[in-house]
Amino acid sequence: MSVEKTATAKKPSRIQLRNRKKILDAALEVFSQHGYRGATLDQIAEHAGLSKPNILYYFDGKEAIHVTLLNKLMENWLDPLHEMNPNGDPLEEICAYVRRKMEMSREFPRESRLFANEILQGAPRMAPHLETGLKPLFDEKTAVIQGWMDAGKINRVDPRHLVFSIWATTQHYADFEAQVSVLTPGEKDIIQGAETYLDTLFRKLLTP
Amino acid sequence: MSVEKTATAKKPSRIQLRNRKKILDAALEVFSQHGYRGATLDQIAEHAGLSKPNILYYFDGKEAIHVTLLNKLMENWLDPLHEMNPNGDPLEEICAYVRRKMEMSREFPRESRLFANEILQGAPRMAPHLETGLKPLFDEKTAVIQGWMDAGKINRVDPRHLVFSIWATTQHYADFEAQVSVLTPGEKDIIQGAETYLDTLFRKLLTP
DNA sequence: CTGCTTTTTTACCATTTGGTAAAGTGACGA
DNA sequence: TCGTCACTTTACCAAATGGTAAAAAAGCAG
Repeated sequence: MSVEKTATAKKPSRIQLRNRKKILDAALEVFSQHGYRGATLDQIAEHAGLSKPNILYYFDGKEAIHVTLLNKLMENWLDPLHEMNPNGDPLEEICAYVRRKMEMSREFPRESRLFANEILQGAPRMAPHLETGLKPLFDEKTAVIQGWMDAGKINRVDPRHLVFSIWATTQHYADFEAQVSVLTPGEKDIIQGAETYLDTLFRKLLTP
Repeated sequence: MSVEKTATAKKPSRIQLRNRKKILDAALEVFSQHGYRGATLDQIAEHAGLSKPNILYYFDGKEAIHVTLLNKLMENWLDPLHEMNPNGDPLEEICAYVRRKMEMSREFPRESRLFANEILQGAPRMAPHLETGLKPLFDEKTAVIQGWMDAGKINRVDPRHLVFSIWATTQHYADFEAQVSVLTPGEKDIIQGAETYLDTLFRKLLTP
């Protein structure tokens, strides 16, 4: 039995905390680059600087590592949307949300790619999370946006497609980084330009 | 030696054409769903209705199949951008491009996911194609768009980010279909709504 | 130091997977 | 009808991979 299960009873030691963190960071690196099936425990072990059996001492298996990563990811992933304030100024709230999502792309590209990989393959290990975590928040926030439109605060468009387009445009710079870097060689901070562009894009869309 | 190499000398038979097509179609299905490393020859063989050794009779190996798919994909993928006419009406040309890309997402979602998978993993088998195929076309068309802006025909934004946002928003509906379908359950033709939304989005951006 | 627990290593194993050799089957022209 | 070439199957193999058992080493409380 791995440490994981006993950890519910006893509090994890310093060594456990350190090694579990090393493993998860290594796993994030490898999973985000090769996808679930493309990643191997040996790769993760090497990145973590631990032996393969040692990794299996801390986690119950490959899938358990992956699931743990996805669970931790979900929280951070939903945060920016959560912060959208129904009582704030509609246009500024939406533009601020775009900015926060853009920052996630810059700061956490590996997390973005891990998520993209999972969704691309049909979300086999994440479907429950989408239903119970993402869906309610999505419904809530699209309703808020719809309310803003009904009140005439912003231009009327389908709020769902608005959110989709925000996700698509912001995550693109992390998920398709390989393509972006080929097409904009030598560009120091392409993200900065993207932020400016996207601000213009959504501002013009939502201003009547 | 596989049929592939001798095929340069002799013209392929009817059986060869039929089986190679069956294999490529099966491979597209499997690769687009599991990524390169996640796909197995056995899966491809089963989908194709052929035995594994028989598949290796037609292709030199797993990688050869993948490369063949990517090569064929590149042509179709660049077509819609190619069709953008420098002498047409700027706004209509761009909106028509968006519509064509959207149609690709609806008609060829597997191809879109195959491409997305490859880029997500750093384009290991496609970097040359990006440089020699995509990059020149991208430079050419962004220059055309820049020209339109300089002539005052459309609003001034960074043409590169404009193109990125068109790609991101249109391919999102194919690549993230698993997520989209969870968030818009029972929606018959979400693509139709997306087309309307995106038309508004880019029209408002580019109209001064 | 000592005994006990936690952590790490060594040596394996069963399955999967990409790939091959060679025998067998079928089609088709001379 | 026969021989040749194109195609298909059967029976394999070596490497990679997820995982395990058990011994060895390292911490640590008393």
